[in-house]
Amino acid sequence: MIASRAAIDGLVRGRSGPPSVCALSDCAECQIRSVSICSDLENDELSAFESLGQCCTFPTRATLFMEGANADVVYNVTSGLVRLFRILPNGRRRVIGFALPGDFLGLPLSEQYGFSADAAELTTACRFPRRLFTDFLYARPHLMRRLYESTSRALEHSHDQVVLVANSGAKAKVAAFLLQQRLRWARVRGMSVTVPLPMGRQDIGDFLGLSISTVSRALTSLARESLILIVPKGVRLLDLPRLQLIAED
Amino acid sequence: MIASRAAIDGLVRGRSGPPSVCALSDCAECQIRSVSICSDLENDELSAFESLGQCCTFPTRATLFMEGANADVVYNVTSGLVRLFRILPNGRRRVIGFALPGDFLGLPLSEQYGFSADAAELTTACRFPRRLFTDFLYARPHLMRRLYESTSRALEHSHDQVVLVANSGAKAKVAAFLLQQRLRWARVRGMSVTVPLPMGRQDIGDFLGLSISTVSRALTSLARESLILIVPKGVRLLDLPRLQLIAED
DNA sequence: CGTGTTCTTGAAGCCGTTCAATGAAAGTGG
DNA sequence: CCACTTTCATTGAACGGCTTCAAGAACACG
Repeated sequence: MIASRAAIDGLVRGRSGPPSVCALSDCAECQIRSVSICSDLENDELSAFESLGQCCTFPTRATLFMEGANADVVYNVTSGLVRLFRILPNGRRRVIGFALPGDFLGLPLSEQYGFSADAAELTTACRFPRRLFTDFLYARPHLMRRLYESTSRALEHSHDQVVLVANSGAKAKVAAFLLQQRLRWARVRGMSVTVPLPMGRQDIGDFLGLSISTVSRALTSLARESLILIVPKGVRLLDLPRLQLIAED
Repeated sequence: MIASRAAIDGLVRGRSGPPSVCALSDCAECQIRSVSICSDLENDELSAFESLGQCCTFPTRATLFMEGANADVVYNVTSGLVRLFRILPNGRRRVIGFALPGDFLGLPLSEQYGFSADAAELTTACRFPRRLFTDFLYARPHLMRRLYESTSRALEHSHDQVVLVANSGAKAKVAAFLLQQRLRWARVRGMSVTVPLPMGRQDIGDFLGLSISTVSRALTSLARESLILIVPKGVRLLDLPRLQLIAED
């Protein structure tokens, strides 16, 4: 089975768009990035690339790969949500990030995965043997450069995450998280004030370095001030400017 | 004026070493990395590279570049310590990382610097016009790959930083910081239990997301338990295993 | 409809911050 | 070289925010 049409559509997203669109398509936290790289692909290259992939579906809580395991496949998420996390020596879990449809997963060249990944809900992804994938890239300098630029941008976003998580209050963290999610989902479902939150509160807490109760309290607090409206599996952002202010505090 | 001998020595560090040594030479936090890339350079390439550089010295608190400014030069730190930071909308300062001798600075391809950099003490660095530098790299696929791998590794380290800063206690953060600094300085001054801390307490606090007083308290607490010994401009690590345990908590 | 899971909300306690004062060290000018 | 100034580090006490523990409410699933 080769890569689904959906996967390929995801890959070539931005092909006709300006570079700035490609920049937006990088994942905020990790080695995840939608490979806008593919916008540089020639048609014959694209079909060669296409033939490398294979589709998979993962039910909720199914693991895509485990931290420390041999990194022999990379994934392109096509639907659902993937949770990226590490288990600390003290047993706690830290969520590194979330992979949305269009995001790439497992690119790092290290031979082992640096974190674990599992499905937060029913998820489909396109799987590539890592070896073939990286060889394909390394053989094409223009793609290498794109990959480097993409990684570099992911690194900048990781800095943002450090800044956010380090020393701001719970409300600021949650507000920033919501605004961040809004931008990320915009690429998938278009820009909207309704932000999907398929992950649980615990996941958000582990991502922001907050306890589940603090996340819940921050959300209800924002809701009480009519800045957001909590809906099933998501929130509606009612006052973006004020949310931005709170997030920057 | 061309690149000093010291700068070139810094660049070729690891040339004779195994790949694992190169891996160690990546900066933990940022787009900083000692360009172990150069170990792949042929001699003629190396001299061509050498001629691109120019030496500079910066007194304490002198700024190398400001966040948002046009990123038209990259630096290779040859001595001293460079502080990398961002000023948040609320006026606070967040230290993104520290650049040690051998670290590279400003590689990102974005046209503007993503953070500011200034000298934490008397610092010398080797300056390259960014355009020439990146063109030089982009023209050499094997260097591109090294650069990508290096950036990818920096990203993983950034994840570590997120994990550290997010939800561990003050003592754990400080202990982890000390152990981290020890490894980084090992490349410069050799492995030792005496760790230089040329930066101020405030810098450490802004880096770890702690107040200056908490940093001070954590250090004195560790000292009281005979895990470290505080010396001028540094600490001596007396009990590495137990420090490791504390850092992991 | 019942059971298990997730989310919310409350109260107590802890840890880090803030504010403030003291002490130490480094830089400056006579 | 010393006295003065300035900066930095340490320490104390009070406050506040987040966590923990725990119970109840909402929700999803069979």
